[in-house]
Amino acid sequence: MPASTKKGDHAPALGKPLKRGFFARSVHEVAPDLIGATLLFDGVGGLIVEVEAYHHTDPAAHSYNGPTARNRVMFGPPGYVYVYRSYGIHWCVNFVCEQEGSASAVLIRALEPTHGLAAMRRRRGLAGERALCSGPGKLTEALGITREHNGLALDLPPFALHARKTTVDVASGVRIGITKAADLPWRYGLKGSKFLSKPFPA
DNA sequence: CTCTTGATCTTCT
DNA sequence: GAAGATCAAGAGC
Repeated sequence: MPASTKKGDHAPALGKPLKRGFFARSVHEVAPDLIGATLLFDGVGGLIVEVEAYHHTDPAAHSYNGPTARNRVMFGPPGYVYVYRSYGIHWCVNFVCEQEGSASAVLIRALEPTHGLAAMRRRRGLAGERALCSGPGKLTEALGITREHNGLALDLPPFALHARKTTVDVASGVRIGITKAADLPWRYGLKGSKFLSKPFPA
């Protein structure tokens, strides 16, 4: 650590970069493995603390009824970003998994902010950090991710992913905000984190 | 604390 | 024309 490190400049050291190949396996393996990894966009981001898995055989997935203009990135190769508009207001970001044609992806639902807190607060208009990234629409606003970034690679700028450096305790439960296949336990999160969009039931 | 509601717009039927 | 992988604010307790 340089002696010149300023107060407030306490972002944790990053693990090794994750390449696109990380995503070339079952979405149900990738999703829990992403918990504790660090997502950065233009250097702003944090620890992934909550995700959900979606697969084309899952009625809740956008890809369930086949390719469309909106979901075409999901049908492409793994390691790319699928961004969609939610409720006409928010953006939500997904990481494509498995292989071309699988149309599976992990929805990123919450981050623990670690990098670029000032930029996040500015974009979100908030002082506290608890609510900066504790939901899929909140974190895209905090990081500045929009439709323009649909289809970009996850291991090339402005995106960067870094492996977790410690083991983590992963909780799972039913997914949030869906009406189809609402009983499937494909939501994963960092157990006990205060940055979740919603706690996992005990 | 929980519950309800409005905002706002793209996508697909 | 309806539904939707959400959020924030307001009412009520």
